[in-house]
Amino acid sequence: MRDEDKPEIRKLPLFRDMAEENFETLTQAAYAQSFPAQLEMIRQGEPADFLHVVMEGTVELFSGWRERETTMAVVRPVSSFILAACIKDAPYLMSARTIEKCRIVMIPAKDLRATFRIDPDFAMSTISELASCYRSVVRHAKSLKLRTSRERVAAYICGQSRVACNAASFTLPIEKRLLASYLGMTPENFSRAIKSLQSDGVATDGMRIIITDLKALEAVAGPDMLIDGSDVKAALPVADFSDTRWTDRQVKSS
Amino acid sequence: MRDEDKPEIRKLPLFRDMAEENFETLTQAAYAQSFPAQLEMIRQGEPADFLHVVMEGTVELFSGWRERETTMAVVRPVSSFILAACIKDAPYLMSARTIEKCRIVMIPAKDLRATFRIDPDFAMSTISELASCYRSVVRHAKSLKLRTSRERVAAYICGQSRVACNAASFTLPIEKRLLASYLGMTPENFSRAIKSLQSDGVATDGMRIIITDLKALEAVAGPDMLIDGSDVKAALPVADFSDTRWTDRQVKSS
DNA sequence: AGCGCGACTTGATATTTATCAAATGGCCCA
DNA sequence: TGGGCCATTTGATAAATATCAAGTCGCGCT
Repeated sequence: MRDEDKPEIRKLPLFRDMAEENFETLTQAAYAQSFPAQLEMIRQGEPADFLHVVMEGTVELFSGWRERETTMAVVRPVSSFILAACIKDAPYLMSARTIEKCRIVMIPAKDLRATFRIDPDFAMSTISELASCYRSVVRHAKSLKLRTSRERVAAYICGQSRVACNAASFTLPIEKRLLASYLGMTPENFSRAIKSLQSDGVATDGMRIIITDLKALEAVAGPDMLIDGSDVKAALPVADFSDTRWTDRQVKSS
Repeated sequence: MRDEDKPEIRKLPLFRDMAEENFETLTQAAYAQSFPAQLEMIRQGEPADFLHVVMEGTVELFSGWRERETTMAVVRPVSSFILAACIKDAPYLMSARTIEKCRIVMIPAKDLRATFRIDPDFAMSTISELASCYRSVVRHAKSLKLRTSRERVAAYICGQSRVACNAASFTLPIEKRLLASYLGMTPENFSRAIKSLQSDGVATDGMRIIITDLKALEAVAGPDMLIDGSDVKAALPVADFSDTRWTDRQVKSS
């Protein structure tokens, strides 16, 4: 792996606090690899051999069953993925494919497991990371079970706006079909859902979303810290910072 | 807390490997409490002060949004719950209520966090536990997104049968309305789903489920280790062991 | 610049799921 | 033992969502 990768990885919450010596050992064992777009680099069911870290590009985590498929998360630099499978030394529950050309650093799961046995600070970081991941999936499940697809779309737009410093307008960070799949609906249904939100303060221009009436949108979305909040890191990439922003916006937790 | 509680808690994977001294300290700080049925003992959004351990009775973890509510898990003795919130020192994402009279041991989150800082073995157990919890929720989300409600019911029945040593018949461990909610559907829909499975090898008698044609049922359920499998512990209680069992049954992983 | 692919949209329809309303039935308790 | 409560079932209907089939649009590539 490149020398300039190390400090980037070191900045991740997962690796931030560990002893320099152990970090060195881990990265010695790791190596970087480049993948073209649309390449399935991890197949669900296979043994988890490596913790992956996206340095460049975008990765989709997805799962299939029978002939169906669904997007579980989209990972952007710099983040790690499939930590839990590595820890349990168990088969991947999700597949991974590149959405665009990617550079990935791969850290052997075996070394990972050895390291948090000897480095208490790394163990602590791992605990914190896993707890965040867990809570993130719980939020996702809550959203799926408690909201209709239209409400999920509205809540997603609210959330992206909030994350982009309450921007009134932002560009979707990923293709709509991926977003639809992540939100648990078909592309057609997603398209119609957004259109139906025109009457509730959402305008669109291609990949650009413009919030024309935040109060109306929030009345549909019912933003809730216990669903839309996050512990440190999100499962989906964040919209472009941009555009207008509200200064009087209140963070409501319901 | 009672003296006889300690060895029970000690047997849990989470507490099995820690130093005796630290276990003593933790349990010193803990106390047991009895709750009547139908009592909401944890409200989502409140700060996570205690790790809970069910010693007796049954607990429902659920979440609400607006006027809707959904069952996230059902916890039976002896298991802990809401570990992640305690670790992150963050608000509970789920509420908890007793389904029947319960005895719960409550371990202060503060002591918990202090303990895995000083006990590497406990830290390791925590990592393993969290990874399992994470994967469990991922499976749940996969099931919700990839399967229809009818398929989820079929898969649940397959799973319970497998867990009960491939019993051809078993008693549902919880009320149907809870199960329906856990599986992400209404009680009416659940009732109809089961009835429609009569033509696919499932008969019922009240709370008793009888699998009359496993192959037919599996053709509907499409059991899959990456959805229906488990890492150590399940989110839902297990059916009564019982009744007939197949000896020739093959574990298929798809 | 033109072509062609694939994403996105739109419309029509089918399927799935929820809702509302009304039985049915079991079970606890007075 | 009778009554009432509540879970469950059943039926009728409505709403949500998926599917199928065209079309439109943008964008990269030659």
